[in-house]
Amino acid sequence: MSPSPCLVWFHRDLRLSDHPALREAAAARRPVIPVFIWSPEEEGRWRPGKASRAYLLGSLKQLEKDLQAAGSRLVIRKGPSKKTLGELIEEIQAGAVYWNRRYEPALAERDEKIRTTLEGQGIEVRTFNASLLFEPEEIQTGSGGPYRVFTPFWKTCRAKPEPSEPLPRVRKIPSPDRWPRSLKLNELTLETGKEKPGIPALAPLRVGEKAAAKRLKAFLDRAISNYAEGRDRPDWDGVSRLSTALHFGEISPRQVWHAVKSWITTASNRLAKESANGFLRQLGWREFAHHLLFHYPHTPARPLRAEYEKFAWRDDPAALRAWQEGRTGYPIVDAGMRQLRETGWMHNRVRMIVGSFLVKDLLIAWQQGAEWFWATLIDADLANNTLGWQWVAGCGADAAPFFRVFNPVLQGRKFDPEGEYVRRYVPELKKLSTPHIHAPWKAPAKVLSDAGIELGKNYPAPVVDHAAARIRALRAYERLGSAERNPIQL
DNA sequence: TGAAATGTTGGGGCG
DNA sequence: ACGCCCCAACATTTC
Repeated sequence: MSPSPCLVWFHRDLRLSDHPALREAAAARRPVIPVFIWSPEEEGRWRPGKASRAYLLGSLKQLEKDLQAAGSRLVIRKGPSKKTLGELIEEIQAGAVYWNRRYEPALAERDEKIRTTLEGQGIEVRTFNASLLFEPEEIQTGSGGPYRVFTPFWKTCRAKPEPSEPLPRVRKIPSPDRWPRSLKLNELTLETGKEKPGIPALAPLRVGEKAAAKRLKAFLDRAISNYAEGRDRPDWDGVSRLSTALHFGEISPRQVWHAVKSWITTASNRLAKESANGFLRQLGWREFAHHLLFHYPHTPARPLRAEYEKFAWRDDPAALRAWQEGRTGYPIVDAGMRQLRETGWMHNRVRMIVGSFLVKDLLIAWQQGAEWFWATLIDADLANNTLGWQWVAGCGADAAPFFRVFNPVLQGRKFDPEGEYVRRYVPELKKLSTPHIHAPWKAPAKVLSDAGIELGKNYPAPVVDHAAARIRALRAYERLGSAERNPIQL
C-alpha cells in the first residue's frame, strides 16, 4: 500500500527553494499535492488590493511553471480555506497537510483553527517558518513583552543564533497517481476588480522566483556597496527592489540574509561593508514590522499610541484625490504618487515624503494613505504598510515625532538633486531647469513660459503653502498634547 | 530616516 | 591697537 498523499498549502511562499513545507513533504517520499486556495474574504478589510492581485496572478503563473519543471503541478481552488482543504483531503485521501506560517493576525488565527480541526480528524499537520528571520514570539524584552523600539529589538535579534541557512531548491516532487481537479488561474479573476485605479503593467520577466534571484544578484553586483547613499536616491537604481518578491515569498529573507552576509566577507572596503550592514538593518525593520503587527493586531486601523485616536484629522476629499493622482503642485510628491500609479511601486525615500505631505501638510488621516497604498502597491504588505504609515504619522512604535515635518522642496533638492526623478514621472516639468524643478511656483515667469509651463493650467499650483501648512500641523499637534495634559472630564 | 529658530563663534572691515 | 558691528558658518534648541 502506497503512503497517503501530503498537501502542501502555498501561502505567500511562491517558490521552490528554501521552502520548508515543500521540502519536508517531498523528502517524506509520499505523493505531494501543491495547492493554492484563493479566499480573500478571509483577510477581511486587508484582502489583497488590485495591484497586489495582478502581481499575484503573475507570480502564480511562474510557480505553476516551476512546479511543472519539477514534475508536479499547482492545484488551484477558491473558497473558504477550511472547507476547501477538507474537500481536497477527502478527494485524494490525504494524510497530511504542510504549510509555511503567515503572521497577519486574521490569517494566523484562521490557520490555527484549521490546524486544530485537521488534527482532530487525524490528519498530520506541520507548519514552518519560511518568511521571517525571527518569529514574533521568539523575540521578547527583558520583562517578557513585545518590543516597541527598533534598536533594542534588533539588538536582541542579533544576539540570537544566526538565521538558519536557506534550504536547497526542491528539484523533484513525487506525484500522486491521480490529480484532483483544479481551476485555471484565470478563473480566479484576479484582475477584474472594479476599484480605482487601474493596474500597472507588469513585465512577466520581472515576476517569480527566478526573477527575484536575479534581482538580488544584480543588487549585490552593483548597488549594495553604495547603499548608504543609494537608498535615499530615487533618481538612481540604488535599492534592491526586493520588497515585492519578499512579500510574495518569491525569495526568502534567509536567502537574502545569507547572500548579503557572504557578500560582506568578500567586500574590500569599509564603506561597502557598512552599506551592506545598513541593508541588513532594513531587513530588521521588516522583522520589526511583523513583530509589531503580531503583538498589536489592531494597528492597521488604529494608532499604537492611543492618544492619537483623538487627533483632529481633516476630511478633504478633493485634497486626497489631488494627492492620489499626483496633482499637489509639489513635484517630488507628484512624481512619487505617479510612480506608484504607473508602476505599482515607489521608492522608500519618496514614500516618506508623500506620507509626510498627506499627514502633515494636508492633515489627512494616515489610514487614508495606508488604504491608497494598499490598493496601489504591488508590494503591499500589511506589516510594512502599517509600520510605515504609523511611523510617518508619529503615532506608531519608534515613530518620527509629529513635529518632524518634511519640507518637500528641500527633500527634493537633497535626494533628487538634478530633478531627474521628477522629470521622469512629471513630464510637464521636463523642460524646467534644475534650480527651479522642485519649486516651480517660485520660478520667474519667463523661465516658466520658456519651459511651456502655465501654473494652474498644465501643472498645478501648490495645493497648500508648505510653510503655513507646517504651522497648522504643529498647532493641531499642540492641541493633542494639551488635551492629553488636561483631558476633558466626562 | 527634519527643519526652522535661536545661539555662538570668529574673521574682517572700519572708525 | 582696539572695540564695534556685520555676518557667515556652525552648533544647539525647539517645534
